[in-house]
Amino acid sequence: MTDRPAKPQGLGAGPITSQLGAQTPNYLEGLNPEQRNAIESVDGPLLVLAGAGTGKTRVLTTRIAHILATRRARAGEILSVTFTNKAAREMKERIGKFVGGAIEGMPWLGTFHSIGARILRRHAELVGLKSDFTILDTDDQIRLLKQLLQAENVDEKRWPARQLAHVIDGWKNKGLQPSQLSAADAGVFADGKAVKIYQQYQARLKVLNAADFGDLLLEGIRLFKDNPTVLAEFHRRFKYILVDEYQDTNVAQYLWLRLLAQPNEHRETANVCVVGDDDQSIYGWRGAEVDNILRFEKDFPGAKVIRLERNYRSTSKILKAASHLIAHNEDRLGKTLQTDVGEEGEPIAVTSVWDSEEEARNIGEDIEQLQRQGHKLNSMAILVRASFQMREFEDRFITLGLNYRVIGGPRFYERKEIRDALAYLRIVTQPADDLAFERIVNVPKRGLGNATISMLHDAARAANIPLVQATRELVETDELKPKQRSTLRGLLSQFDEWAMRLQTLPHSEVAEAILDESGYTQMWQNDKSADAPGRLENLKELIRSMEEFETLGGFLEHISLVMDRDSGDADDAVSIMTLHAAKGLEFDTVFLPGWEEGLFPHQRALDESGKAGLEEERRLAYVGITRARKRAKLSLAQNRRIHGLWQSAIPSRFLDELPADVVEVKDTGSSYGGINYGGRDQATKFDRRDPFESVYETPGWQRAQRQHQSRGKDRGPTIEGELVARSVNPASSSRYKVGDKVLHLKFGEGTVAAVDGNKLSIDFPSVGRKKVLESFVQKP
DNA sequence: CACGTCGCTGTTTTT
DNA sequence: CAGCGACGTG
Repeated sequence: MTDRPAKPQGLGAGPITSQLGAQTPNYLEGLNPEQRNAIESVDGPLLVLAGAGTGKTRVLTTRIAHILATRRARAGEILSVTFTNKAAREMKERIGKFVGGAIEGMPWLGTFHSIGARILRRHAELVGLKSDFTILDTDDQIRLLKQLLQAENVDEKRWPARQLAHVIDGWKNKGLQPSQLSAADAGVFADGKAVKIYQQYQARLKVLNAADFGDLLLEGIRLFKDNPTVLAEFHRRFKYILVDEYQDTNVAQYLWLRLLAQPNEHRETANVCVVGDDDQSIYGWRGAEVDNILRFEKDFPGAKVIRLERNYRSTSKILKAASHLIAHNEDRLGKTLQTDVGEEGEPIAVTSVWDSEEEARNIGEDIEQLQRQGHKLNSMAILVRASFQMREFEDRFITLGLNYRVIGGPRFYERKEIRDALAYLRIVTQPADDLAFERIVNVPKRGLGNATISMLHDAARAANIPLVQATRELVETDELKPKQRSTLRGLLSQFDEWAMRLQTLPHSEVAEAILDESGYTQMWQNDKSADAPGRLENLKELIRSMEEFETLGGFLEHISLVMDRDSGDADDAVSIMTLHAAKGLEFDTVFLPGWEEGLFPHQRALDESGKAGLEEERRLAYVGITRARKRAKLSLAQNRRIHGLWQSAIPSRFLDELPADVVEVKDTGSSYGGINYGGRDQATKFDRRDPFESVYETPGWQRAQRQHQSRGKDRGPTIEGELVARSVNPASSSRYKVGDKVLHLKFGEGTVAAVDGNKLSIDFPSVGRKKVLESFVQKP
């Protein structure tokens, strides 16, 4: 976020070329020796272990500036990957300051996914896609899987599509194609059909000319492996590679990176610099492997390791609390952060309140008091474990009239009306996008119900062609009822009409026309519910934001990959966000509510990942505390409403793990027995009870048990072989010829009168001559 | 075919 | 307390 108050940057804004003299260029001034070392060690593999607040981003950006200033490479020859769009944006901004915006930015600075997509688009045909492929989001992904599960007759109650999506994501995160999965990997889901469906899913994506998030990397890996010349092209291009937040990379990202970074004909050593902090690895649930960072020196022989341990952010009390807490983790490289702030600061406040409502009230009061003392709302943040906690704060702040900003909350592009509108745009630009078609074919209502849609589906599946194409064929026949047939025909001609206009007219204008002419706008105008006006407003906003993009494709790419909106940071407002979203940010005052067992550490993390899960939760806590420059205020509610009913909670074990001498306990009076901060003999306290004793009753455990039991039972066949787009059958000869007797489900028995590709004209005794699709008849 | 109602279930974190 | 799917009615 851009609301971080300016850090002392000490970076001259002057042109870099003028700094190329004999002395130290001034962008290197004010750096400590380790930082400087990290920046100037340009050649060969380098691992920078950067603790919280040690100037990691500064090192990365200065390093890039240094490479540019010394003319080792041009902007387009540096590959620089980050984990989030936020981080990418910030780096771009900061580099812009060095070079004064003289160059047109860094074309290869971005998230793994956006760069992955970029590479893939250049060579899409080599992995069975077209360069304008659609990027599917989770929602599309689940809908597609749902269809495949239905086709396989899998009980959806027992094996929900979202769970399968999770399993497949897991495979993709590990860099595994369906063909690489062995029998042992398969047995878990749906009696062993998971791998088979994964395989079908991939094939289906190719037909739809679509890729999901995982594919952006996975298909990239395949591309590089199967096409050495393509890989060589990128070897030639990328002279330097930098990776931010290396501790968060998963196996697929690691493989992708290693292919690009490996020594090659242009380079004897890998010029790769990775920056990370094992204590801030918080994406294990998404497949991140801390191992990647621990293993770096083995992967890249001769790697240099530099540790940044001087913290420029927090007071010594905050740092002490955080360090003490994280020391309870066993699996870590271990670092000793030293404060450079030179200020003891305020103690960590821990407040126990009666319920979450009181918690919101309290924090609201604290904020108002700080505000009265002259602190900016921009300098404060509330960091929650789970997003449902946000609502209570929002409610409270609305009644108080306190300005707030939710970061990463319910996202603009995930709203129904926005997704519908996007589906219209997708189907016009990309006719193979079945998911978009399904989404809008009967929105607004056009009288196309289940019966019609499933007929379209049947035809599409039988011929293995996209829905729109199947529809085109079907409307030429008599399969459909006249009303539906003419509706569909009208819709198709609208698609064509819109596509035509896109050739010549500005896309935002066409988009507006599409929404009007499809009746979509009208639909919401007729809607009398309270949120309809808001939705119309959002649609306008969507059209407005399109104007910033040169092409519709560019716009669609932006929204599928950069799902965050730039929240207006102009106003002074308190930020509310999850702990995950807070990584990389810093604030003077940080409120950390909800430190209760079950919520933080989250029960599910414990259930599903045991000790590793607990340690990851602890790292989250560490991330949370280290966001604070001056004040960290933790709180816990003794009662919290979890889906409707009140439950009493016990204080988080993490509170016990804070050092007593920097903690100040405040109790609002309604405590039951208080919290015990020993802070001494941590080892015994930590081991005093088995943290997982209750594990056997939890749903997560039981689920795991079930999965174990089903493992190894009968599994579906594993289909080997690579996925290739099946060519869309061009004029394949019919199985029928004139004079054949056939059976049609609706019209009964008849005689083939004419054959036209896969369309048949058939004489039925009952209804006369009808045109039907071949896939709708069978031999009697 | 559209719409309403009922009952069930599942609830973390995100590119 | 959601949000979704299943079901029955206009």
